Amino acid sequence: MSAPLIAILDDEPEIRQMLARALEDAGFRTACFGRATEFEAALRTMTPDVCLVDLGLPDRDGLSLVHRLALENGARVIIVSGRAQVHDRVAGLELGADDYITKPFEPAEVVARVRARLRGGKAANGTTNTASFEGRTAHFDRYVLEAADGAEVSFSHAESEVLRLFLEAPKRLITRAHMQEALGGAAGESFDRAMDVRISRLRTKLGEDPKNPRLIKTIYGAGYIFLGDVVWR
Amino acid sequence: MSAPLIAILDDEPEIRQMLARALEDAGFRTACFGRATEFEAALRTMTPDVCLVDLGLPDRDGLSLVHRLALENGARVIIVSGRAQVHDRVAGLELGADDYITKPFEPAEVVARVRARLRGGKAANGTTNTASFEGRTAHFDRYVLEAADGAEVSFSHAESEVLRLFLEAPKRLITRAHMQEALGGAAGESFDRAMDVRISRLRTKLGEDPKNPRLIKTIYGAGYIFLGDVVWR
DNA sequence: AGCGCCCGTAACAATTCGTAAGGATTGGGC
DNA sequence: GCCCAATCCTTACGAATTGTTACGGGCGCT
Repeated sequence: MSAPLIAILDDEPEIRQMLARALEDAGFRTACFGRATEFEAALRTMTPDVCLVDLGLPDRDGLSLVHRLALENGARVIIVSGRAQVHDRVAGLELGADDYITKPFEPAEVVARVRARLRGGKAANGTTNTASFEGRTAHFDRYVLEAADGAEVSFSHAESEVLRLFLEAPKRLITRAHMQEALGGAAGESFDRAMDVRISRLRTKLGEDPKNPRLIKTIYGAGYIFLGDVVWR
Repeated sequence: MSAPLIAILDDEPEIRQMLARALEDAGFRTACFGRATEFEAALRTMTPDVCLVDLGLPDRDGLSLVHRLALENGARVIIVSGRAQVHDRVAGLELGADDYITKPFEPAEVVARVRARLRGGKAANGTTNTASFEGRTAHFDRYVLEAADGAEVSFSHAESEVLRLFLEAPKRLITRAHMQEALGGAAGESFDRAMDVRISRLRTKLGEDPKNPRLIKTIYGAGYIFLGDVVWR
């Protein structure tokens, strides 16, 4: 499991550099962008864990980008903006941002807030290895999936990896690139078919209707998304 | 499903009252405490979804309380403090707080930040991802369009991008250039035909009459405009 | 009316995804 | 070492989604 990836989107190079420096010193990987279009293009092959976005972008309205990010991509979004009015902050947060930092800022605080968002995202505590969703319960320690009626189906290690990836980020888009990275596969050429097979097998074990899957939805050209409320215990 | 419960812990009665008032106006339930001991006693019989805690408490060190809350209880913790130094904020966040608000604050921003924490929380569902218009309802999480009579039609990712663009800016002109930019296409020459096709397919799924579209109207030489009242939920 | 230009959409092509079938790899038991 | 079972990858082909082309019709202007 590699270090969390933090995306930085700001049109001022000095700010990008300052943020990247601080975050990398804290042990994160970073990816910097100066324009919204570059950033959106990169999102096709990359899934950052947290996005730091400036609202004053030259080529796109920052707020609508935030809305799209929070809604569709589902990454944690922190707005870093010069607009310091209360109504600016409220608007940004209501649109789906997870935090709002006003310029000027201290790099140390940004790092702390990024950490706080990462905490909230995943199944925080170290020893939670049981997750319930839609009447089912997955026991990752025993590799067993318990159905609503109590019937138990065992799943393999490869299936467990995929399922855990989904359950740790429910209702968020997971790109194929992110999957490959998380599941340790070097970007092989025909490796992407293997991914499909894993998803397919997992779907049948979850009892999905192949024609109309309700839990694991595929987004053509982008990746997958797991719907359904998840509770870790 | 009842309203989320917000616990307020502050030794100043005016602040407690201001926060409780704002949060209740926003539809939350609140529970107020002036001392840490009272609060800890109440935690035996109640599980708040978000805790707002002041650091300057008379009878206990606020930071250690925050640490315990974040670790054991698993609740979301927002520190509301008069200590505004960067190192105070960093320390609070590192100890497990999910947010840090400095006094003086605006009640509206507190409410927005509470909402953001509920969003990011355990199984809490995400932001607004459902929009209703003219008897229809679009569920962007499930990629399903629900007609007035309850019939469901699924729409694809490309269609969802276009539809969302319209629903986010109803009754306003959307130029083709803006669309291309928002949908990530480099301005190819024949790319604009692809856009037409997307619109066309979306129109048929919306049940539009091709001769006389009522929802997605095309402005000759300029772009498109979405008529119809939209409500996001 | 006549002439460009813009738009709608049917038909086709390219890309991406789902999954059944077979083979490679691993690990355990004898 | 040998066999068997389980797991997982690879291959192959069909299905779904999306971009592209081609052509017809509508709009505005003279």
